[in-house]
Amino acid sequence: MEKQKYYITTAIAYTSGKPHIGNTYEAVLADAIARYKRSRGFDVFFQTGTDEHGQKIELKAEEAGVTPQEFVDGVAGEIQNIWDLMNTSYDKFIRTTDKDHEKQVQKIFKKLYEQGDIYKGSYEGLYCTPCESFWTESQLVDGKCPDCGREVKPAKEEAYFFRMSKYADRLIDYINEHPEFIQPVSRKNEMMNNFLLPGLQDLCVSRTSFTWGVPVDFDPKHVVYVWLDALTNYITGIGYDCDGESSELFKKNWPADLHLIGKDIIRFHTIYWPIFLMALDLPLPKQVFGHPWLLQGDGKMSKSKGNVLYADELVDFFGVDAVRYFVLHEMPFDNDGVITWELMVERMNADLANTLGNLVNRTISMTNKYFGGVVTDKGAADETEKGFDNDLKAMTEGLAGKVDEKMDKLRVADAITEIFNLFKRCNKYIDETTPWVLAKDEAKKDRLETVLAHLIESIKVGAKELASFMPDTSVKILEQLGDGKVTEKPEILFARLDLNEVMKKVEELHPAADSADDSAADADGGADGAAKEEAVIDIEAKPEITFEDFEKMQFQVGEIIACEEVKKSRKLLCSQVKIGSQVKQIVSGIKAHYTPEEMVGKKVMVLVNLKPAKLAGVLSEGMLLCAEDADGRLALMTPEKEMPAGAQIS
RNA sequence: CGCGGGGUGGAGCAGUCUGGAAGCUCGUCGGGCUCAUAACCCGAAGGUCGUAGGUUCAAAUCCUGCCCCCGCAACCA
Repeated sequence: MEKQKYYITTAIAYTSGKPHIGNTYEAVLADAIARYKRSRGFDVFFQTGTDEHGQKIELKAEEAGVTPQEFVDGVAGEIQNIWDLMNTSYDKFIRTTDKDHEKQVQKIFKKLYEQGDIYKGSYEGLYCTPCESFWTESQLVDGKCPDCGREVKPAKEEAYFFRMSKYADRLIDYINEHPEFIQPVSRKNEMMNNFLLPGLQDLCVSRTSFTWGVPVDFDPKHVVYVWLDALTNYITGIGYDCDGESSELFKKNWPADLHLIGKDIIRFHTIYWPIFLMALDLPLPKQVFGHPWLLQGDGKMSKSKGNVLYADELVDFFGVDAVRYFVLHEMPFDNDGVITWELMVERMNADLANTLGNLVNRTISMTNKYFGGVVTDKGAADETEKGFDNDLKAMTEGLAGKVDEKMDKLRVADAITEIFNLFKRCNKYIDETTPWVLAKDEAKKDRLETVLAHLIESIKVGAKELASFMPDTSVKILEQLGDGKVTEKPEILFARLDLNEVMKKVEELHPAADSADDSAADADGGADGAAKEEAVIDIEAKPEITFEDFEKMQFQVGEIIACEEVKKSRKLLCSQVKIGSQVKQIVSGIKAHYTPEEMVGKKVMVLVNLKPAKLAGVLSEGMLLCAEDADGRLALMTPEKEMPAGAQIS
């Protein structure tokens, strides 16, 4: 019988920068599912890749002083390296800058245009010129721009749109008839109630405001806007051709069995993508799973705090399989998971070193010690012992079924737990059967051999199931246990780690990383008034500037004569600052650090010739200068001696 | 009233959809064992399930109000 096919994809990663551990999680998760399906006899095709177009990349490339293509080549390579490092077994790595993809996107766009699903229209709305934004009537505040409060005027911008509404009813029916389509199910109602039932807006599918994208070939000032370009990777990557010349690979694999994506883009995958497919007269994917996010532990991740976690860095510390284990096992099914160095070390020690590594090690060690590395099942057991044996046997034989049960529901973490439950049972079995006691009694030799044979057998079964999740470890264990004879000198699979040592090294790597921990530790210490050691702060160096550059900036002393909170804003205070004879309005993100009352009367350092901008709809005509420490605490810069408002600073 | 997630023993989480004796991992304490990576096995302590009401024979679970945290978004100039 021919193997059943299974086509699985991840979302394609956006090439705006190096992917952190959260992005990497998705690739590893998909890989675990792909490997599992292969182990169960499926003919799997696993596709992942990169999304490389868009304005943001255009800008990033400009900042970096390279062409967009050079920029994405670099990042895409970096992403692929990390996927490879994590041992993901993808069959295809697609890039949206691949020529065949781009060509196909153009053809699809044209086809949809010709059949009337895409039409040329325009953003018609009320335009606020300074904000460069369109608003609808209902968004306006008192008939004015909700952002800056200024006048808006009717305006138009040319764009292509996709007629979503045309297919909405068909999609609603499809979702209702296929309850398994959107996973987890809690997301289904969200999509229905928020987007489908109220009525779909037509989707803008082209842009004229930037050029780094797939040009619309019959109207080249437009480029195809993100979703029609990005989502179609799932079909172009396996050889779809909308002129009917699709590849065998496509014919075999489409529709996809599973699109694995982050929960933030469920909407695009369960509404727009199915509708695009309907328009192309293609069947819909069988399932879309919006997985939760993997979050960094202590608060917001930010580069300045140095707490952004990257896969390659984690691998340096823990090894590939430990990182795979962590992200796969620690991720709840429909809640966000957390990753920190501390948690990594804990899991590593408790599960990998203690439960698994030590089990393999002690088993091999005893087999060598008592039998020179070779044991066979002698079937020796008295009544009590049979109880232990049968218990272990039942669990061993039931493992594959249990894993199936969990994996069918995409409960990857639970599947891994099942495997480790067997390993724990093995440890218990050793205590029940006390091989070291048996070894002292020559008459119990057969029993001892039987016990070890059972152990080895059970560990092998567990190791085989582990192959989908920790492929290298699985192989290592099976090699060590050998085929008939265990290895003489077992290599330690996972060494225990000392948390303090790890944190020390992390600190060396990221000098600012631990400020939060330090303050927590200090609070413990109690001595309130004691002078704390100042944390060393190094910030990224900027390029050297000339004196002329410096002279462009005008700094003056300003006196805050009035200050109030910016309502509808969480961070902003709006101050009236007297500078010489004039008064400027300046908005600053310091609400968390100063009250409006505290602000009034302060003499502060002001950058006065900064181009005015609106923040939270309020005009700001300069910038109050602040110092910031590693914890993000702010302090206003004030003159060290009394100075009049307006005094020049140079 | 921007969108969303969350508040369950010291820590991290499951359980909430489909009410019916509060569970897992780590930590702590006590015990066992010594084959092994100070590991393994057993037991114990520790929770008004954020808060105030409501529905019910029965609420962590359903309903309502409130408090607090956290992402994202927008506005950290």
